[in-house]
Amino acid sequence: MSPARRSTRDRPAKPPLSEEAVVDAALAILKSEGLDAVSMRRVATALDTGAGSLYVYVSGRDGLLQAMQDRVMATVELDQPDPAHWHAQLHTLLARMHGALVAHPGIAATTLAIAPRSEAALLLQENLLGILLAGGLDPQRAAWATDVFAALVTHAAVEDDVRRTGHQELGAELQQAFAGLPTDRFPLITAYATQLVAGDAGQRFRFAVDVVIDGLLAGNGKA
Amino acid sequence: MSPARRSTRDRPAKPPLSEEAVVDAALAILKSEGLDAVSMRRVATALDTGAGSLYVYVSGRDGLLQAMQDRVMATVELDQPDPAHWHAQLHTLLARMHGALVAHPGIAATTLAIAPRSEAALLLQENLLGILLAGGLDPQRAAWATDVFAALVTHAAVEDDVRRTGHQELGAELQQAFAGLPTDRFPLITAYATQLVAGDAGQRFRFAVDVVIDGLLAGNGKA
DNA sequence: CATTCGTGACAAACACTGTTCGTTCGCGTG
DNA sequence: CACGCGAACGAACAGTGTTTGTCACGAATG
Repeated sequence: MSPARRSTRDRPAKPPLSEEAVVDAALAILKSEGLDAVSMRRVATALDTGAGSLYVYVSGRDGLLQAMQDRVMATVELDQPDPAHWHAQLHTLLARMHGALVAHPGIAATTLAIAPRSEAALLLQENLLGILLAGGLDPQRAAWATDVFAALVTHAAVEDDVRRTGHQELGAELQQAFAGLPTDRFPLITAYATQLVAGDAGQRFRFAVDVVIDGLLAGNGKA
Repeated sequence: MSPARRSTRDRPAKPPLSEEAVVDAALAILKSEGLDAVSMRRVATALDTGAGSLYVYVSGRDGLLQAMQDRVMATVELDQPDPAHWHAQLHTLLARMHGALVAHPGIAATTLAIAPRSEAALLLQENLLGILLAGGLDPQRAAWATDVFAALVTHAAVEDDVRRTGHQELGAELQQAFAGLPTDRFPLITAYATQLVAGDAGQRFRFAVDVVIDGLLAGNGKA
């Protein structure tokens, strides 16, 4: 017997591996150490096992990331679409999606690289489509609009991540950078530096959503 | 003298390294082999040198990607904002940005991970802001709108990449996937599968841009 | 109770990755 | 002609994802 080998009988009854346990461990590492720290070996170490063992429950790193993304999406609560409150419901749903992504920094970045065709993502799209149709939108426009909203949510979440884990440029420094540019080549950016960095993430996200809603309503019935 | 060592005098007058040469080689590899193939060693091999030599001209892989992104952004032509044609100018500029990104598959994915604070990106934002202001938009709304448009362009380009390098699901297969879902849990997605996958990348992108423009105009003067 | 069996964990190995750094060598300068 | 400076090199380090042969354990069998 190898000296370092521990018999299973010696171990304190380690719970068996499972996809759920792997994803849980990966999400814990993601939250505490960031996306780059989520490596097969790192997750395996957290589970007190070897990297190779994970491949039984997860098809490689991409599969793990997709499973994590799926898990996060599944936490978003859904409401039955109601034509009387579709406007508020839309804002609520998008805010929940946005919140779920920023609650797990780093996941948003993977949402783009991997086409979200998971169960949970589809349920989200179903609900989103239902709310838009409840709002009286033309089906074709509603269908395309789901993609636009997905883009806004993802983009906002990624920007949030960058701004938090990045250089801690909490607006003030960024405004300095904008205002400090050469005035002759960047007259507008320097002039409107205040407006460019105005608002927190929530305000900017709500603005984007409102603009798209207004645009959908304004153009309804058009081409 | 080591047997494998070739004197510089023997070599066919290799042109000296430079940031431009490094970025050129990296872009060539990106176009022919994809983003994952753009590694320091791979780029160095293309330049017939060692990976370490690149660090004189580029600050690591992230710096290289940023330089590549900058180079691509710099290819976008800019027009002097004209209030009489701001609508067309906006479409043209965004289409050019979109085109530049899809012309270099993989670059779009990095645009999100790295905050585009490069010279070329700022000039683009300056021009975009100018066109929006020429359209008579409120400065605060115009400033925030630049971010929304950036999100749309990036998202559309990424989706383009995924759809091309992905599973070659050219709409028909994707529609099959949508329509084949359980009708009881996905009544809307199955019912509107046609609308969800309708249109090519260009049509969908133009729809998104039009919606945002309509929304900006509809809401101008509001909060 | 003894033995076999198969499942699933394990660790090592492979082929990579980004990055650092000591050494060396060619070329322009004095 | 000799020098030195800066750029290029290649080895080394610490990682990465993934595959695979081996082996110990628990349960089922005789």
